[in-house]
Amino acid sequence: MSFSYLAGLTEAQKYAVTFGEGPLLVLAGPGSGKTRVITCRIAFLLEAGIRPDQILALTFTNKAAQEIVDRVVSLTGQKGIWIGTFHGFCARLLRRYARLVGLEENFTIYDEGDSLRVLRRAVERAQFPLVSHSLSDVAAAIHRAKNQLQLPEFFMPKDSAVPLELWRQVYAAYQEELRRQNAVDFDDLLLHVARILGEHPDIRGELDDRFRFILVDEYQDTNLAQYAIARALAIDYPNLTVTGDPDQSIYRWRGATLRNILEFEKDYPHVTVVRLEENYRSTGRILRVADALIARNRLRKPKHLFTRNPEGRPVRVLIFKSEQEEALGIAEEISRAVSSRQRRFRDFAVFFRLNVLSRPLETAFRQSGVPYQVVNGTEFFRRKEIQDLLAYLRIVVNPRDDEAFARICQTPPRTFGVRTLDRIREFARQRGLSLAEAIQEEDLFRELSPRMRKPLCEFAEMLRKLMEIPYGGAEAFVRTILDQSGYLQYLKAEGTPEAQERLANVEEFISVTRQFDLRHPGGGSLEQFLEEVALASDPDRWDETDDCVALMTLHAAKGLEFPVVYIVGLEQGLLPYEDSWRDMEELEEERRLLFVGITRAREELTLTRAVYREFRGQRRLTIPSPFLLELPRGEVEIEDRSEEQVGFVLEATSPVEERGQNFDLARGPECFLKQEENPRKPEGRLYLAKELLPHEADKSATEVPVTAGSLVLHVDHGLGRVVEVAEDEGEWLEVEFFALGRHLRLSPTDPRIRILPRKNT
DNA sequence: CCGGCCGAAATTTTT
DNA sequence: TTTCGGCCGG
Ligand SMILES: Nc1ncnc2c1ncn2[C@@H]1O[C@H](COP(=O)(O)OP(=O)(O)OP(=O)(O)O)[C@@H](O)[C@H]1O
Repeated sequence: MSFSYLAGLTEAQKYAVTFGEGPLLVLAGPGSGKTRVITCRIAFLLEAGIRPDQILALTFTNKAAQEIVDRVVSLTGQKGIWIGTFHGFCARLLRRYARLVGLEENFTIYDEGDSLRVLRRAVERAQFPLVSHSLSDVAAAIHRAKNQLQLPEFFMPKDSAVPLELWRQVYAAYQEELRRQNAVDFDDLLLHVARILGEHPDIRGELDDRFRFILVDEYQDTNLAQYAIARALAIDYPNLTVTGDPDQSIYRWRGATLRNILEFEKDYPHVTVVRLEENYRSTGRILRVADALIARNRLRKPKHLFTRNPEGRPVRVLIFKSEQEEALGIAEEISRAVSSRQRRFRDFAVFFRLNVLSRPLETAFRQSGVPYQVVNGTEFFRRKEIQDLLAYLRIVVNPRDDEAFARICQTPPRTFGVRTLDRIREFARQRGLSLAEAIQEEDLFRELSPRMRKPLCEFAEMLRKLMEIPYGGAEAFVRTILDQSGYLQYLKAEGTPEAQERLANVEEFISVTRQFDLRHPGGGSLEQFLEEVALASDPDRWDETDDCVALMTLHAAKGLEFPVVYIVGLEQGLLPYEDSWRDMEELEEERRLLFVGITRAREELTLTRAVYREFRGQRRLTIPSPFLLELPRGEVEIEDRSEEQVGFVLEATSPVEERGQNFDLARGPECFLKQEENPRKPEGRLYLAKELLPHEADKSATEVPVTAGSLVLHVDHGLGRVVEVAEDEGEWLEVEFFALGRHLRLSPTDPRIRILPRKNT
């Protein structure tokens, strides 16, 4: 009982940490200590006498949750708070209240693959035509609906050639199929819980009473369903603390909405808003680069952020010839820094927009003897052999899991295949049975060719045996399964190099089960194991105490920090991704993504790009990311290591400069985009969130007038300048593309171009 | 009714 | 360059 950690906090942080009862909104920039506030606040509440099980903390990844727990334990010695991701928390609740939504406690959590297979059958059954919409369109529509808490009856997909009634039928059929299989998809975890809380006031009241203090980190990336859940639990005891940074919202595509911040203020009119303005993480230079970049976003309110950290070294932009050289260049720098004992491997992180970009890095790191970890915990579990293995476990826990049944039927290969499986499905559907039940039925064999009888009976027998395996820890169980199912034998018999790799993965899977057993000394159930696997987040399996370089996507980097950061692939089409720049909101999310990456760096930051990059086996010339042009020239050091005379080199010695006319060379890239005057907010600590968020009106202020001299960015040809505009302004533009060396006549509404705002307009 | 071969497409980020 | 789906021979 010391409260000693309070001494290490700023006044603003201390205010938030020691805030008593009532709603609290902490809106602050990167590295300002939001997570620290959450952690210390939990410790504070515990020391103030709140029981651990009355505290609920919701984080973005399991890893983040674990870190907070460890820290809280080291500060207070107390355990037993409720902490996890929204999905994890909801799964836990749903186990308890499963019956209320037609499920049983042992329900399975389906991943996207399983969900899509279920949906495919729902689409067939509802006779939904997959003409104007693909299966994944339907999946996306349902996903959106669920995140908006829309049930099938209220499903309102945006206008489509398909009648509304049909949409509702597919959605309903999909839900019915999931329920039949005693399964949920990811979104159902939230939807079902939100529904239970909404429809059962007694349960809501009981849980509200139970969770006296609720804290949500990374609040800017919550969706409507998540907010509804947090809100429902904080009505009688409105002690809800949320922390977030609108500039770090990078999951809009998954339903996250900043509206939640505004809703929060509406639902809790007496909310206290705390701003943290001091960054403790990055050097002055890194922070200024980050700030200049994010200032380009229009749908944003400016935020004041300063640091007392040293200026540090300049941010670098490195240009390489190819992705191989990019990767090797980074590997060499890391090697050098480590061998000269300036750094350790674990001081470094490399971020990329797309997972595939890790490939060349991995190759180069292996070649250079640089140890690394790819931080993608979920990918491992998506491998076929792992999914197969998991299917064996799943069917034992939930025999109604038809997706697992279907997988098991197919690997190892048995003497019956998909066709027979379809027949069994049909039979099962007619009688309302699960597949596992169906193959026990004598009647089934009358509908199948007699040849199928023997293999099916053998299969049924194997299943029965699996079900009877006594459970004594996950590892022992999986070993038995591997043996009895014949899976291990099947892989060994293959003998191909791929099979070897699969065997290695199976080995690794066993070690995952071993770690699970160790983590749960009392004996974690199989159900629990499957849930952990299903809800794993990418950084979970990353061990930061291991001395190696961390490789991860920009998304996975959220919330982390490293002394030295590299961000690769700053190219049009990668970052910003594809055609996201056509839509301002999407482009701004891409910019925020880069902003998140930049602000992970404590001391050194390097952005890189390659002049050529291999794409689908083709070597292609790349276009630099327009974001590079948005970095303040005075703060960055550009170094061209490509030795290439071709390509779009907008930095340093560019064809743009040679042609000069319209460019203000002194101001460098600054002249490309208009710098918005960001009015500073009056000093003080307490603000309304409204002031920190964009006004609706800002969104319409995006029309850019086009005249001769306007700059145009083309998706294929890069930068150009308008030389002539049609009499009737809407008709055409004559654009001179610098890298192309000639004029093109384009429509001003051509989706491939974007008109850049001019200076002083 | 099954597995293998060949041609065309490749649409991110993740709980 | 890889992966998936469709078609055909056993
Ligand atoms: N008052 C403080 N004194 C010293 N260091 C601090 C203080 N507050 C925060 N820090 C340090 O600053 C870094 C960033 O803190 P934290 O991760 O909590 O910030 P954050 O606002 O959650 O960041 P982000 O939003 O970028 O993820 C951490 O290394 C933390 O230890």
